[in-house]
Amino acid sequence: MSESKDFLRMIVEEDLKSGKYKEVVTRFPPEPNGFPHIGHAKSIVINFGIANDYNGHCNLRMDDTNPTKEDTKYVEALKDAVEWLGFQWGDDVHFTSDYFSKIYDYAVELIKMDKAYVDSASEDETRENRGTVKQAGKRSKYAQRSVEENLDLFERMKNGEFKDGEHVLRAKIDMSAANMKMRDPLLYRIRNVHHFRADNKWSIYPMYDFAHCLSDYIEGVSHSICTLEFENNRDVYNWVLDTLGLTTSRPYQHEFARLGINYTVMSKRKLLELVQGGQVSGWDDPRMPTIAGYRRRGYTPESILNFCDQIGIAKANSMVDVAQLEFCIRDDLNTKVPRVLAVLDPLKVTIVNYEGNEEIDAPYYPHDVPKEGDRKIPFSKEIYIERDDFMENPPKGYFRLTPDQPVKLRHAYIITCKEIIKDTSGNIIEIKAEYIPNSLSGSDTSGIKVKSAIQWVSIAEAKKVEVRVYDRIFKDEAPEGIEDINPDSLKVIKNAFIEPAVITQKPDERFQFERQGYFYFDPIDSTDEHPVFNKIVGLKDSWSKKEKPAKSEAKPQTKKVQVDGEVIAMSEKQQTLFDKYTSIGLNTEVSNTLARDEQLSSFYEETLSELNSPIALANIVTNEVARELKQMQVDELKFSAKQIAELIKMVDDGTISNKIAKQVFEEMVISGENAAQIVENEGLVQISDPSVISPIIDEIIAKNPDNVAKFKAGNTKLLGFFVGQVLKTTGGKANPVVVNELVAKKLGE
RNA sequence: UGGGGUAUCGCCAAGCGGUAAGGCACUUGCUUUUGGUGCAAGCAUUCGGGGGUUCGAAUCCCUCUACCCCAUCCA
Repeated sequence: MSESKDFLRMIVEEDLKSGKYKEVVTRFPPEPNGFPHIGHAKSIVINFGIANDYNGHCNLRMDDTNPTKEDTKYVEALKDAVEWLGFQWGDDVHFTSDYFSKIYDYAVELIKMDKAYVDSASEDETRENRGTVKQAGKRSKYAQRSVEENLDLFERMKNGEFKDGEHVLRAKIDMSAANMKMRDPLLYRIRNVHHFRADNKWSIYPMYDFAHCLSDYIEGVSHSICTLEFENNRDVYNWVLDTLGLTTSRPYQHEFARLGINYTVMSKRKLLELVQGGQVSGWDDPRMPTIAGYRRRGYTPESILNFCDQIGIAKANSMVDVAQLEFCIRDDLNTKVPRVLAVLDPLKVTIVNYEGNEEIDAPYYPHDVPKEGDRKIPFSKEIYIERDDFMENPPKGYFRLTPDQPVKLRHAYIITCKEIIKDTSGNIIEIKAEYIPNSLSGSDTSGIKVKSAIQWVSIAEAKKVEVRVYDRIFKDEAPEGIEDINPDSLKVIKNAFIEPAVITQKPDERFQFERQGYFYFDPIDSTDEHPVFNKIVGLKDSWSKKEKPAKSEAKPQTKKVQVDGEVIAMSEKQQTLFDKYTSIGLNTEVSNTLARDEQLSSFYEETLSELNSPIALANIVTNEVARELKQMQVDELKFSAKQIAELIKMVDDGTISNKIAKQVFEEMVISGENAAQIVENEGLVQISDPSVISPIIDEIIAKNPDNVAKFKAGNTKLLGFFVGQVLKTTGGKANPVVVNELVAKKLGE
């Protein structure tokens, strides 16, 4: 449990606390028209996670309102994903199609209320009439149809009497709404097609905006959580529910930012393109960001869950670094998985002074992983090592085998290079080496210090395996489409070698091939004769980083200069006000704010007639009153100009501090009580007497020796900390000016 | 006649008027027979810019800027 809660959980907690809902009910509502990706995982974790955290429940609902795109195979993929991630959806999977009858009835109700009509305009006409973002739309002429006619037409639509596109059902809202979604949104369209669950029962299908809110309502959902792009749809969501009077314990929609990860794409359309274009082997290709893909790649559910936890939930569009995901899988596998030796790019080494063979005991887990298990590794005269692990002319800092540098064979002996065999074109094809007999791991008495240990396999006993090494599927950090595809995202190694225990003992499905990375026994293409391993992720590699440092990203130190845009000029009337305000001593900023806002200026004038304190009044009006006026009209305010004047008077005569004035104001906003009354009720009179404040300061100083030391060491910011503490213990009543002085004095001693 | 959102370190992200959390990445040491792991330390005098209010502002007010979403009979 992290100490800070995300904004959704804060909303849920408030709603539970206020008694808005007895139980929190969420839902994960995908459309079954594609395989779920890691973005869905985020949504799953949010919805099921919140339900779990607050003892509620979460439904799995297939939003199957568009029969032309949906299919059972996707339903199965979705169920698999949720299950694999470890969540339970209760008795049944829900389907929006289960509610088609109820949704139909609600539509009939809307028609009866004259809040919906059958529109028979063509698709083009409808689009044209919708207007643009800057221009109001025009309502269709069919909107005038009588309730009876609408009822009749709608029923006949349902009965399949019309062809696709002949009519639609529309909500009657507002064709000139600023929110385009509210311009008489479509509720139903005709689709004379087969639905994968409802068969041919329906000729009309509800649109998202109509079906979703009602499905949520029918299921008793309390918090309908979706992604940011539905923000505009929220108005329709609320309109439908409110208009139908479905207001008791109804759901509310909340939006969060969808997940983006760099070097991949997350839209179903683009993913489908990759599948259909043959760029990948399928939805479960290990390079795909689908759940099926990660699963096939070898990712664990725990790692995905952990990733979702780490990235948090917020409303800012963001792009998470894939390194964060890679960290999660490494972190998970590190403590779980056996280590074995495998050679991907073999270089033959003949140990000239070794004869016969032996079996070496080796633990599966390193000293820092508290797991038991070991195996025997065959050792003999002829072995393979990784081609990278030998260099004839090594760079500085190279720790592995060279003509002059011995190396340890992991779990086995130290060897030294005696001779390099090359083919006619100069490629190294074999190393002749000698081993140090008394250097066996665990009983090494050779006294030779090596800089590293490398993996190896004995040629005679090693199993040949296929290894598939994956790189990011796109070369661009924010890929647009197939043109950004990384042509080298898949490397198939047919002739990799692995120690035999992996195949015969099968100690796990996932392994760490020492020094190389984590690998997964591919569950689909592997057979006993032909094992296939997928590389899940490499180990962190600080050597190759050092060797070829990523091009130094010279920090663009340029402080971004921002040009200010033009400010709209004031009208004559505003200008007159502005001049007046500056002349009575207000600064230009305050004068400007006041002059440009009619509500504010008239409110200000009113306070001014009550009290001659132009600056203080202007300040509270432009700052605090303005905030309230953002949310309501003047006549909705609970407090009057006169009350504000009274409040400021108390500040002016020193009864209360500015800080307290704000507190009193908050109270006034809610209760509408007079300032004097609030001050009296809560005993908010300011304390300015140093003899009262002093001991409090002493106490706080005594309690925070660390911060005192830091302050004395030069961290003057801490003055604010001490002042804050004093104000806190006095309930805000201490005169901050006095406190500041005293604290500074005492700390200066 | 436009509307709705969002901006805090290279990438995520807490923070809700009183000391700028945490994770990833990065950089140093130390440990290590995986150049892994672990441990320790270092990484934002400043919160998109500019003003204002306040003893005190990432937090309140004004203003500007940038980015995202909306004109599917998709969801």
